Amino acid sequence: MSRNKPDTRTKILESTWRLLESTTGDDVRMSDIAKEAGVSRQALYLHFPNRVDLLIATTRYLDEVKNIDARLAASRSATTGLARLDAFIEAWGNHIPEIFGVAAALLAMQDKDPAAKEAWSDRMQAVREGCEAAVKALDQDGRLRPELDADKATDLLWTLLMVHNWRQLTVACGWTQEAYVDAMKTLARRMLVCET
Amino acid sequence: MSRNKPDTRTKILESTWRLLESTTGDDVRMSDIAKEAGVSRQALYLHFPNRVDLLIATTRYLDEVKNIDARLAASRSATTGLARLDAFIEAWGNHIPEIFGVAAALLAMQDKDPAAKEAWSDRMQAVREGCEAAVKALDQDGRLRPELDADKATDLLWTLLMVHNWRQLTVACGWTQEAYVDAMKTLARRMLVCET
DNA sequence: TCCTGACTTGACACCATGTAAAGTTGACAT
DNA sequence: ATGTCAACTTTACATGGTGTCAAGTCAGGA
Repeated sequence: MSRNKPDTRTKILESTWRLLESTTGDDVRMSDIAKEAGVSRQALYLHFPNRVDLLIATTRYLDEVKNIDARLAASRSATTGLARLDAFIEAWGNHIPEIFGVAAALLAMQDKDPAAKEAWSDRMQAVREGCEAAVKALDQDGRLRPELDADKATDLLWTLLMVHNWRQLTVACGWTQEAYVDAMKTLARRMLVCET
Repeated sequence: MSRNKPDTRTKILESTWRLLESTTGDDVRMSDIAKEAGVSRQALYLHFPNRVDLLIATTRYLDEVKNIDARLAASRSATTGLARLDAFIEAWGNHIPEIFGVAAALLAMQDKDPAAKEAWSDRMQAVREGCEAAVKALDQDGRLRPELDADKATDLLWTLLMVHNWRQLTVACGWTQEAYVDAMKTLARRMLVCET
Protein backbone atom coordinates (compact mmCIF):
# COMPACT_ATOMS: atom_id res chain seq x y z
CA MET A 1 0.00 0.00 0.00
CA SER A 2 2.93 2.35 -0.46
CA ARG A 3 1.75 5.09 -2.80
CA ASN A 4 4.13 7.98 -2.65
CA LYS A 5 5.68 8.60 -6.10
CA PRO A 6 4.16 10.53 -8.98
CA ASP A 7 2.34 7.23 -9.33
CA THR A 8 1.22 6.37 -12.80
CA ARG A 9 -1.56 4.23 -11.47
CA THR A 10 -3.14 7.17 -9.68
CA LYS A 11 -2.69 9.36 -12.72
CA ILE A 12 -4.60 6.78 -14.75
CA LEU A 13 -7.40 6.55 -12.22
CA GLU A 14 -7.71 10.32 -12.03
CA SER A 15 -7.78 10.60 -15.80
CA THR A 16 -10.41 7.93 -16.13
CA TRP A 17 -12.52 9.68 -13.57
CA ARG A 18 -12.07 13.06 -15.25
CA LEU A 19 -13.05 11.71 -18.66
CA LEU A 20 -16.09 9.89 -17.36
CA GLU A 21 -17.07 12.99 -15.47
CA SER A 22 -17.25 15.10 -18.60
CA THR A 23 -20.60 13.81 -19.75
CA THR A 24 -19.70 14.68 -23.31
CA GLY A 25 -17.38 11.67 -23.18
CA ASP A 26 -20.02 9.37 -24.65
CA ASP A 27 -17.74 6.44 -24.94
CA VAL A 28 -14.38 6.68 -23.26
CA ARG A 29 -11.78 4.50 -24.96
CA MET A 30 -8.62 3.12 -23.47
CA SER A 31 -6.60 5.30 -25.82
CA ASP A 32 -8.51 8.38 -24.64
CA ILE A 33 -7.63 7.61 -21.06
CA ALA A 34 -4.00 7.00 -21.98
CA LYS A 35 -3.77 10.31 -23.79
CA GLU A 36 -5.41 12.15 -20.89
CA ALA A 37 -2.97 10.56 -18.45
CA GLY A 38 -0.02 11.37 -20.69
CA VAL A 39 0.90 7.73 -20.87
CA SER A 40 0.98 5.03 -23.51
CA ARG A 41 -2.07 2.88 -24.05
CA GLN A 42 -0.06 -0.17 -23.08
CA ALA A 43 0.82 1.35 -19.73
CA LEU A 44 -2.84 0.99 -18.78
CA TYR A 45 -2.54 -2.74 -19.24
CA LEU A 46 0.48 -2.82 -16.97
CA HIS A 47 -1.73 -1.60 -14.14
CA PHE A 48 -5.14 -3.01 -14.99
CA PRO A 49 -5.86 -6.28 -16.76
CA ASN A 50 -8.68 -4.83 -18.86
CA ARG A 51 -11.12 -1.99 -19.30
CA VAL A 52 -13.74 -3.29 -16.91
CA ASP A 53 -11.25 -3.73 -14.11
CA LEU A 54 -9.98 -0.22 -14.70
CA LEU A 55 -13.50 1.16 -14.37
CA ILE A 56 -14.12 -0.88 -11.25
CA ALA A 57 -10.83 0.30 -9.77
CA THR A 58 -11.90 3.84 -10.57
CA THR A 59 -15.10 3.44 -8.57
CA ARG A 60 -13.14 2.06 -5.64
CA TYR A 61 -10.68 4.93 -5.91
CA LEU A 62 -13.57 7.35 -5.95
CA ASP A 63 -15.21 5.72 -2.95
CA GLU A 64 -11.90 6.02 -1.14
CA VAL A 65 -11.32 9.64 -2.04
CA LYS A 66 -14.90 10.65 -1.30
CA ASN A 67 -15.00 8.45 1.74
CA ILE A 68 -18.56 7.41 1.14
CA ASP A 69 -18.48 4.54 3.59
CA ALA A 70 -17.71 6.86 6.46
CA ARG A 71 -20.45 9.21 5.36
CA LEU A 72 -23.02 6.44 5.13
CA ALA A 73 -21.90 5.11 8.47
CA ALA A 74 -22.42 8.54 9.99
CA SER A 75 -26.11 8.31 9.18
CA ARG A 76 -26.28 5.39 11.59
CA SER A 77 -25.65 7.62 14.55
CA ALA A 78 -29.02 9.34 14.28
CA THR A 79 -31.22 8.65 17.26
CA THR A 80 -34.72 8.22 15.83
CA GLY A 81 -35.64 6.07 12.85
CA LEU A 82 -36.97 9.09 11.02
CA ALA A 83 -33.78 11.06 11.50
CA ARG A 84 -31.83 8.08 10.37
CA LEU A 85 -33.88 7.75 7.21
CA ASP A 86 -33.33 11.41 6.41
CA ALA A 87 -29.62 11.23 7.13
CA PHE A 88 -29.18 8.18 4.97
CA ILE A 89 -31.05 9.67 2.04
CA GLU A 90 -29.04 12.85 2.36
CA ALA A 91 -25.70 11.05 2.50
CA TRP A 92 -26.37 8.73 -0.39
CA GLY A 93 -28.36 11.22 -2.44
CA ASN A 94 -25.55 13.72 -2.30
CA HIS A 95 -22.99 11.11 -3.15
CA ILE A 96 -24.70 10.11 -6.38
CA PRO A 97 -23.62 13.15 -8.40
CA GLU A 98 -20.04 12.54 -7.32
CA ILE A 99 -19.97 9.05 -8.73
CA PHE A 100 -22.44 9.45 -11.54
CA GLY A 101 -19.99 9.57 -14.43
CA VAL A 102 -18.25 6.39 -13.43
CA ALA A 103 -21.48 4.74 -12.40
CA ALA A 104 -23.02 5.40 -15.80
CA ALA A 105 -20.05 3.83 -17.57
CA LEU A 106 -20.25 0.78 -15.36
CA LEU A 107 -24.00 0.54 -15.82
CA ALA A 108 -23.65 0.81 -19.57
CA MET A 109 -21.60 -2.33 -19.82
CA GLN A 110 -23.56 -4.42 -17.37
CA ASP A 111 -25.24 -6.53 -20.02
CA LYS A 112 -22.05 -7.33 -21.84
CA ASP A 113 -19.68 -7.87 -18.99
CA PRO A 114 -20.47 -10.09 -15.99
CA ALA A 115 -17.61 -8.52 -14.03
CA ALA A 116 -19.13 -5.08 -14.43
CA LYS A 117 -22.48 -6.43 -13.30
CA GLU A 118 -20.84 -8.01 -10.31
CA ALA A 119 -18.96 -4.87 -9.35
CA TRP A 120 -22.01 -2.66 -9.60
CA SER A 121 -24.20 -5.09 -7.78
CA ASP A 122 -21.62 -5.17 -4.98
CA ARG A 123 -21.79 -1.41 -4.53
CA MET A 124 -25.57 -1.48 -4.68
CA GLN A 125 -25.63 -4.17 -2.05
CA ALA A 126 -23.89 -1.74 0.28
CA VAL A 127 -26.61 0.79 -0.42
CA ARG A 128 -29.24 -1.84 0.21
CA GLU A 129 -27.74 -2.54 3.60
CA GLY A 130 -28.05 1.13 4.41
CA CYS A 131 -31.69 1.02 3.36
CA GLU A 132 -32.28 -2.04 5.46
CA ALA A 133 -30.73 -0.45 8.52
CA ALA A 134 -32.90 2.65 8.10
CA VAL A 135 -36.02 0.53 7.68
CA LYS A 136 -35.21 -1.50 10.78
CA ALA A 137 -34.65 1.63 12.81
CA LEU A 138 -38.02 2.87 11.64
CA ASP A 139 -39.62 -0.44 12.56
CA GLN A 140 -38.13 -0.36 16.02
CA ASP A 141 -39.69 3.03 16.57
CA GLY A 142 -43.00 1.49 15.52
CA ARG A 143 -43.20 3.93 12.65
CA LEU A 144 -43.03 1.48 9.76
CA ARG A 145 -46.34 1.12 7.95
CA PRO A 146 -47.96 -2.04 9.27
CA GLU A 147 -48.87 -3.31 5.80
CA LEU A 148 -45.17 -3.43 4.88
CA ASP A 149 -42.74 -6.03 6.06
CA ALA A 150 -39.10 -5.02 6.42
CA ASP A 151 -38.03 -6.74 3.19
CA LYS A 152 -40.61 -5.10 0.98
CA ALA A 153 -39.95 -1.76 2.60
CA THR A 154 -36.24 -2.17 1.96
CA ASP A 155 -36.89 -3.10 -1.66
CA LEU A 156 -38.98 0.01 -2.14
CA LEU A 157 -36.54 2.40 -0.52
CA TRP A 158 -33.66 0.82 -2.41
CA THR A 159 -35.49 1.21 -5.68
CA LEU A 160 -36.46 4.78 -4.94
CA LEU A 161 -32.83 5.71 -4.33
CA MET A 162 -31.43 4.12 -7.46
CA VAL A 163 -29.03 6.12 -9.59
CA HIS A 164 -31.44 5.91 -12.52
CA ASN A 165 -34.06 7.88 -10.66
CA TRP A 166 -31.55 10.53 -9.73
CA ARG A 167 -30.55 10.77 -13.36
CA GLN A 168 -34.11 11.02 -14.56
CA LEU A 169 -35.08 13.79 -12.16
CA THR A 170 -31.93 15.88 -12.27
CA VAL A 171 -30.47 15.30 -15.71
CA ALA A 172 -33.64 14.61 -17.71
CA CYS A 173 -36.16 16.74 -15.81
CA GLY A 174 -33.74 19.45 -14.72
CA TRP A 175 -34.36 19.31 -10.99
CA THR A 176 -31.75 20.78 -8.70
CA GLN A 177 -29.82 18.47 -6.41
CA GLU A 178 -31.61 19.99 -3.42
CA ALA A 179 -35.02 19.47 -4.94
CA TYR A 180 -34.08 15.89 -5.63
CA VAL A 181 -32.96 15.18 -2.07
CA ASP A 182 -35.99 16.90 -0.59
CA ALA A 183 -38.34 14.96 -2.83
CA MET A 184 -36.69 11.68 -1.93
CA LYS A 185 -37.02 12.43 1.76
CA THR A 186 -40.67 13.27 1.38
CA LEU A 187 -41.42 10.28 -0.80
CA ALA A 188 -39.59 7.89 1.48
CA ARG A 189 -41.70 9.06 4.39
CA ARG A 190 -44.91 8.77 2.46
CA MET A 191 -43.90 5.32 1.27
CA LEU A 192 -42.74 3.85 4.53
CA VAL A 193 -43.85 5.79 7.55
CA CYS A 194 -47.23 5.55 9.22
CA GLU A 195 -49.02 8.38 11.00
CA THR A 196 -48.29 9.64 14.53
CA MET B 1 -48.17 -1.70 -46.48
CA SER B 2 -48.85 -5.04 -48.13
CA ARG B 3 -47.51 -7.77 -45.88
CA ASN B 4 -48.79 -11.12 -47.03
CA LYS B 5 -45.88 -13.38 -48.04
CA PRO B 6 -43.73 -15.46 -45.71
CA ASP B 7 -42.08 -12.08 -45.34
CA THR B 8 -38.44 -12.18 -44.42
CA ARG B 9 -38.66 -8.80 -42.78
CA THR B 10 -41.23 -10.04 -40.31
CA LYS B 11 -39.23 -13.18 -39.67
CA ILE B 12 -36.26 -11.01 -38.79
CA LEU B 13 -38.28 -8.81 -36.47
CA GLU B 14 -39.79 -11.83 -34.73
CA SER B 15 -36.38 -13.43 -34.32
CA THR B 16 -34.88 -10.26 -32.92
CA TRP B 17 -37.71 -10.02 -30.46
CA ARG B 18 -37.42 -13.67 -29.47
CA LEU B 19 -33.68 -13.38 -28.87
CA LEU B 20 -33.96 -10.20 -26.86
CA GLU B 21 -36.76 -11.76 -24.89
CA SER B 22 -34.58 -14.62 -23.69
CA THR B 23 -32.77 -12.60 -21.05
CA THR B 24 -29.90 -15.04 -21.31
CA GLY B 25 -29.11 -13.32 -24.62
CA ASP B 26 -26.68 -10.92 -22.97
CA ASP B 27 -25.54 -9.45 -26.19
CA VAL B 28 -27.47 -10.30 -29.31
CA ARG B 29 -25.34 -10.04 -32.42
CA MET B 30 -26.49 -9.55 -35.96
CA SER B 31 -25.26 -13.02 -36.82
CA ASP B 32 -27.32 -14.49 -33.96
CA ILE B 33 -30.43 -12.86 -35.29
CA ALA B 34 -29.68 -14.05 -38.80
CA LYS B 35 -29.21 -17.62 -37.61
CA GLU B 36 -32.42 -17.49 -35.58
CA ALA B 37 -34.32 -16.19 -38.60
CA GLY B 38 -32.79 -18.81 -40.86
CA VAL B 39 -31.38 -16.15 -43.11
CA SER B 40 -27.96 -14.84 -44.06
CA ARG B 41 -26.45 -12.05 -42.04
CA GLN B 42 -26.44 -9.87 -45.11
CA ALA B 43 -30.16 -10.29 -45.56
CA LEU B 44 -30.58 -8.25 -42.40
CA TYR B 45 -28.84 -5.36 -44.09
CA LEU B 46 -31.18 -5.61 -47.06
CA HIS B 47 -34.06 -4.79 -44.72
CA PHE B 48 -32.46 -2.58 -42.09
CA PRO B 49 -29.57 -0.20 -42.59
CA ASN B 50 -27.89 -1.10 -39.29
CA ARG B 51 -28.28 -2.71 -35.91
CA VAL B 52 -29.80 0.27 -34.16
CA ASP B 53 -32.46 0.70 -36.80
CA LEU B 54 -33.29 -2.98 -36.56
CA LEU B 55 -33.79 -2.67 -32.81
CA ILE B 56 -35.89 0.43 -33.24
CA ALA B 57 -37.98 -1.28 -35.90
CA THR B 58 -38.43 -4.16 -33.49
CA THR B 59 -39.85 -1.87 -30.83
CA ARG B 60 -42.24 -0.36 -33.36
CA TYR B 61 -43.26 -3.82 -34.49
CA LEU B 62 -43.85 -4.78 -30.89
CA ASP B 63 -45.88 -1.66 -30.22
CA GLU B 64 -47.96 -2.51 -33.23
CA VAL B 65 -48.50 -6.15 -32.31
CA LYS B 66 -49.25 -5.37 -28.69
CA ASN B 67 -51.23 -2.31 -29.61
CA ILE B 68 -49.97 -0.31 -26.69
CA ASP B 69 -51.19 3.02 -27.98
CA ALA B 70 -54.77 1.82 -27.98
CA ARG B 71 -54.37 0.42 -24.50
CA LEU B 72 -52.89 3.63 -23.14
CA ALA B 73 -55.61 5.60 -24.87
CA ALA B 74 -58.23 3.42 -23.21
CA SER B 75 -57.06 4.66 -19.82
CA ARG B 76 -58.20 8.11 -20.88
CA SER B 77 -61.82 7.07 -20.80
CA ALA B 78 -61.89 6.72 -17.03
CA THR B 79 -64.21 9.24 -15.42
CA THR B 80 -62.43 10.35 -12.25
CA GLY B 81 -58.82 11.41 -12.00
CA LEU B 82 -58.10 8.63 -9.55
CA ALA B 83 -59.55 5.96 -11.81
CA ARG B 84 -57.58 7.38 -14.65
CA LEU B 85 -54.34 7.24 -12.69
CA ASP B 86 -55.00 3.62 -11.81
CA ALA B 87 -55.93 2.67 -15.34
CA PHE B 88 -52.86 4.33 -16.76
CA ILE B 89 -50.51 2.66 -14.31
CA GLU B 90 -52.14 -0.68 -15.02
CA ALA B 91 -51.92 -0.30 -18.78
CA TRP B 92 -48.33 0.86 -18.85
CA GLY B 93 -47.16 -1.30 -15.96
CA ASN B 94 -48.46 -4.43 -17.65
CA HIS B 95 -46.94 -3.44 -20.94
CA ILE B 96 -43.43 -3.16 -19.54
CA PRO B 97 -42.76 -6.89 -19.30
CA GLU B 98 -43.86 -7.27 -22.90
CA ILE B 99 -41.29 -4.84 -24.18
CA PHE B 100 -38.61 -5.30 -21.58
CA GLY B 101 -36.20 -7.38 -23.64
CA VAL B 102 -36.12 -4.96 -26.49
CA ALA B 103 -36.19 -1.97 -24.20
CA ALA B 104 -33.13 -3.22 -22.34
CA ALA B 105 -31.19 -3.65 -25.57
CA LEU B 106 -32.12 -0.16 -26.68
CA LEU B 107 -31.28 1.29 -23.28
CA ALA B 108 -27.92 -0.45 -23.29
CA MET B 109 -26.73 1.38 -26.36
CA GLN B 110 -28.08 4.78 -25.48
CA ASP B 111 -24.71 6.23 -24.57
CA LYS B 112 -23.03 5.06 -27.73
CA ASP B 113 -25.70 5.65 -30.29
CA PRO B 114 -27.61 8.92 -30.60
CA ALA B 115 -30.28 7.25 -32.73
CA ALA B 116 -31.00 4.73 -29.99
CA LYS B 117 -31.24 7.56 -27.50
CA GLU B 118 -33.59 9.41 -29.76
CA ALA B 119 -35.81 6.38 -30.33
CA TRP B 120 -36.08 5.54 -26.68
CA SER B 121 -36.68 9.12 -25.67
CA ASP B 122 -39.50 9.27 -28.22
CA ARG B 123 -41.25 6.30 -26.66
CA MET B 124 -40.71 7.71 -23.18
CA GLN B 125 -42.16 11.00 -24.27
CA ALA B 126 -45.38 9.17 -25.08
CA VAL B 127 -45.40 7.73 -21.58
CA ARG B 128 -44.79 11.15 -20.16
CA GLU B 129 -47.80 12.47 -21.99
CA GLY B 130 -49.86 9.76 -20.39
CA CYS B 131 -48.53 10.78 -16.99
CA GLU B 132 -49.30 14.39 -17.69
CA ALA B 133 -52.86 13.58 -18.71
CA ALA B 134 -53.41 11.57 -15.54
CA VAL B 135 -51.97 14.36 -13.40
CA LYS B 136 -54.17 16.95 -15.08
CA ALA B 137 -57.26 14.83 -14.56
CA LEU B 138 -56.31 14.57 -10.90
CA ASP B 139 -55.80 18.31 -10.71
CA GLN B 140 -59.18 19.01 -12.24
CA ASP B 141 -60.79 16.86 -9.58
CA GLY B 142 -58.95 18.97 -7.03
CA ARG B 143 -57.16 15.90 -5.78
CA LEU B 144 -53.61 16.87 -6.67
CA ARG B 145 -51.51 17.71 -3.61
CA PRO B 146 -51.44 21.48 -3.38
CA GLU B 147 -47.68 21.61 -2.79
CA LEU B 148 -47.11 20.03 -6.22
CA ASP B 149 -47.47 21.81 -9.50
CA ALA B 150 -48.49 19.76 -12.53
CA ASP B 151 -44.98 19.65 -13.98
CA LYS B 152 -43.30 18.36 -10.86
CA ALA B 153 -46.07 15.86 -10.33
CA THR B 154 -45.66 14.63 -13.89
CA ASP B 155 -41.90 14.33 -13.42
CA LEU B 156 -42.41 12.24 -10.32
CA LEU B 157 -44.99 9.92 -11.78
CA TRP B 158 -42.93 9.53 -14.92
CA THR B 159 -39.87 8.64 -12.89
CA LEU B 160 -41.77 6.22 -10.71
CA LEU B 161 -42.98 4.33 -13.77
CA MET B 162 -39.64 4.02 -15.48
CA VAL B 163 -38.62 0.65 -16.85
CA HIS B 164 -35.61 0.62 -14.54
CA ASN B 165 -37.81 0.58 -11.48
CA TRP B 166 -39.85 -2.27 -12.87
CA ARG B 167 -36.67 -4.16 -13.50
CA GLN B 168 -35.33 -3.53 -10.05
CA LEU B 169 -38.46 -4.66 -8.25
CA THR B 170 -39.41 -7.64 -10.39
CA VAL B 171 -36.14 -8.95 -11.77
CA ALA B 172 -33.76 -7.95 -8.97
CA CYS B 173 -36.06 -8.16 -5.96
CA GLY B 174 -38.28 -10.95 -7.25
CA TRP B 175 -41.64 -9.21 -6.92
CA THR B 176 -44.53 -10.56 -8.94
CA GLN B 177 -45.99 -8.44 -11.71
CA GLU B 178 -49.15 -7.99 -9.67
CA ALA B 179 -47.24 -6.88 -6.60
CA TYR B 180 -45.39 -4.40 -8.76
CA VAL B 181 -48.54 -2.89 -10.27
CA ASP B 182 -50.26 -2.71 -6.91
CA ALA B 183 -47.27 -1.03 -5.32
CA MET B 184 -47.06 1.52 -8.11
CA LYS B 185 -50.72 2.37 -7.73
CA THR B 186 -50.35 2.83 -4.01
CA LEU B 187 -47.16 4.85 -4.31
CA ALA B 188 -48.57 7.07 -7.01
CA ARG B 189 -51.53 7.92 -4.79
CA ARG B 190 -49.34 8.62 -1.82
CA MET B 191 -47.07 10.75 -3.96
CA LEU B 192 -49.65 12.80 -5.78
CA VAL B 193 -53.08 12.66 -4.19
CA CYS B 194 -54.25 14.73 -1.25
CA GLU B 195 -56.75 13.65 1.38
CA THR B 196 -60.55 13.61 1.06
C1' DT C 1 29.01 -0.68 -14.55
C1' DC C 2 25.41 -3.45 -14.87
C1' DC C 3 20.76 -4.72 -13.59
C1' DT C 4 16.09 -4.05 -12.94
C1' DG C 5 11.53 -2.20 -13.16
C1' DA C 6 8.58 1.02 -15.32
C1' DC C 7 7.31 2.61 -19.40
C1' DT C 8 7.24 3.07 -24.75
C1' DT C 9 6.87 1.53 -29.49
C1' DG C 10 5.06 -1.01 -33.01
C1' DA C 11 3.01 -5.08 -34.70
C1' DC C 12 -0.65 -8.14 -34.53
C1' DA C 13 -4.81 -11.35 -33.38
C1' DC C 14 -9.64 -11.08 -32.43
C1' DC C 15 -14.33 -9.87 -32.95
C1' DA C 16 -18.42 -7.33 -34.22
C1' DT C 17 -20.34 -4.05 -37.52
C1' DG C 18 -21.00 -2.62 -41.96
C1' DT C 19 -19.84 -2.52 -47.26
C1' DA C 20 -19.15 -4.45 -51.80
C1' DA C 21 -19.63 -7.50 -55.58
C1' DA C 22 -20.69 -11.58 -57.89
C1' DG C 23 -23.57 -15.73 -57.96
C1' DT C 24 -28.14 -18.44 -57.25
C1' DT C 25 -32.98 -19.11 -57.51
C1' DG C 26 -37.79 -18.79 -58.45
C1' DA C 27 -41.70 -16.26 -60.19
C1' DC C 28 -43.62 -14.13 -63.85
C1' DA C 29 -44.39 -11.82 -68.37
C1' DT C 30 -44.12 -12.46 -73.12
C1' DA D 1 -38.84 -21.74 -73.54
C1' DT D 2 -36.57 -17.53 -72.54
C1' DG D 3 -35.25 -13.45 -70.39
C1' DT D 4 -35.62 -10.55 -66.57
C1' DC D 5 -36.09 -8.94 -62.04
C1' DA D 6 -36.10 -9.07 -57.08
C1' DA D 7 -34.81 -11.40 -53.11
C1' DC D 8 -31.43 -13.75 -51.06
C1' DT D 9 -26.65 -16.12 -50.54
C1' DT D 10 -21.70 -16.37 -50.50
C1' DT D 11 -17.35 -14.59 -50.03
C1' DA D 12 -14.28 -11.06 -49.16
C1' DC D 13 -12.85 -7.08 -47.05
C1' DA D 14 -12.54 -2.31 -44.43
C1' DT D 15 -13.02 -0.35 -39.90
C1' DG D 16 -12.45 0.36 -35.01
C1' DG D 17 -11.85 -0.99 -30.46
C1' DT D 18 -9.80 -4.39 -27.08
C1' DG D 19 -6.21 -7.03 -25.60
C1' DT D 20 -1.42 -9.58 -26.39
C1' DC D 21 3.40 -9.86 -27.46
C1' DA D 22 8.15 -8.78 -27.94
C1' DA D 23 11.80 -5.72 -28.29
C1' DG D 24 13.65 -1.27 -27.02
C1' DT D 25 14.62 2.89 -23.85
C1' DC D 26 15.95 4.91 -19.71
C1' DA D 27 16.68 6.32 -14.86
C1' DG D 28 18.18 4.87 -10.38
C1' DG D 29 20.29 1.74 -7.17
C1' DA D 30 23.68 -2.10 -5.69
